Amino acid sequence: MSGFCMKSSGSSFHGKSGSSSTGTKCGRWNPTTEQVKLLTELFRAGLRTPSTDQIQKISNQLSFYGKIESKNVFYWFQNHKARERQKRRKVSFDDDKDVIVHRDNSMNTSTQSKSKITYSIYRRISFIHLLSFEFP
Amino acid sequence: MSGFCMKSSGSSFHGKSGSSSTGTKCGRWNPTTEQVKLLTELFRAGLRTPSTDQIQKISNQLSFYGKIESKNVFYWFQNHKARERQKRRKVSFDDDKDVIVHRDNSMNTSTQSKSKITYSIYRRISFIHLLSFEFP
DNA sequence: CAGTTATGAATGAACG
DNA sequence: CGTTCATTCATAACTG
Repeated sequence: MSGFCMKSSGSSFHGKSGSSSTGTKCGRWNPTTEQVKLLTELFRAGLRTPSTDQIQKISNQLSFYGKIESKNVFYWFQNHKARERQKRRKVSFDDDKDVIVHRDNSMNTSTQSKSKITYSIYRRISFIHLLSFEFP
Repeated sequence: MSGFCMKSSGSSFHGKSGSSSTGTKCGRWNPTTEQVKLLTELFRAGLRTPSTDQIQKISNQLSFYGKIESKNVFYWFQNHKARERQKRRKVSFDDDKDVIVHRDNSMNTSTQSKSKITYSIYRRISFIHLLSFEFP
């Protein structure tokens, strides 16, 4: 179906810390330990959906440890957040009581007023626009 | 013969607990290769926001290859257009590449702007109809 | 090497 | 329409 650039031959094996010295562009991004560590820290710090600017910043920082693109950061946060939620969901799968799963909306420490901001300034600032794949 | 929920290719079928096949129970629409191909052709042919009539027509055509609903077609075009734009919007966002000033003037070339609001409402109503009057 | 797991990538569905 | 959420697909990495 999706015909990407298949990994034709055996590329660099578990080269964790090693940067992409070769021209191995195909295949998916494999974050290094330092990269994951930093990302996790940011996540634990409360960052869930980084803005475009933040993503670029992070990507730039992480590029020191190895090859990385902005979209990788974007996907990482997306997946991490989704996984966290998914696991939470699976936990409350045992109780057949009334599902009173109070959502843990620990998004930000700021007092994000969830009031009826009917026509406020939406956060419609373009958040993610950094997908750059190739398409058929 | 028809009415598969699985994708025609691959079918790795990961460790998905539960989700037994209850007849033709399918979580979300999974287009077949032929369906995607046809949709892509239509998109490349210039179709961007098909009308309700067109959507039903397309849906009917594609139902030959498998289970499909009108709303799927609607969503497909919405997503495809949005993601095409996402990719084009800020392509080449890598860190040390020179920042290309996005001169992607995505203004609409058509001067048919009779009333965008009215059109928007029309689209929404049409979509609701698609959800309501889905028939085999 | 084959089967399993972890996770990056993709996309259908829906929200605001 | 742009953005976000949920689910799925594909594959690197792990295990035996």
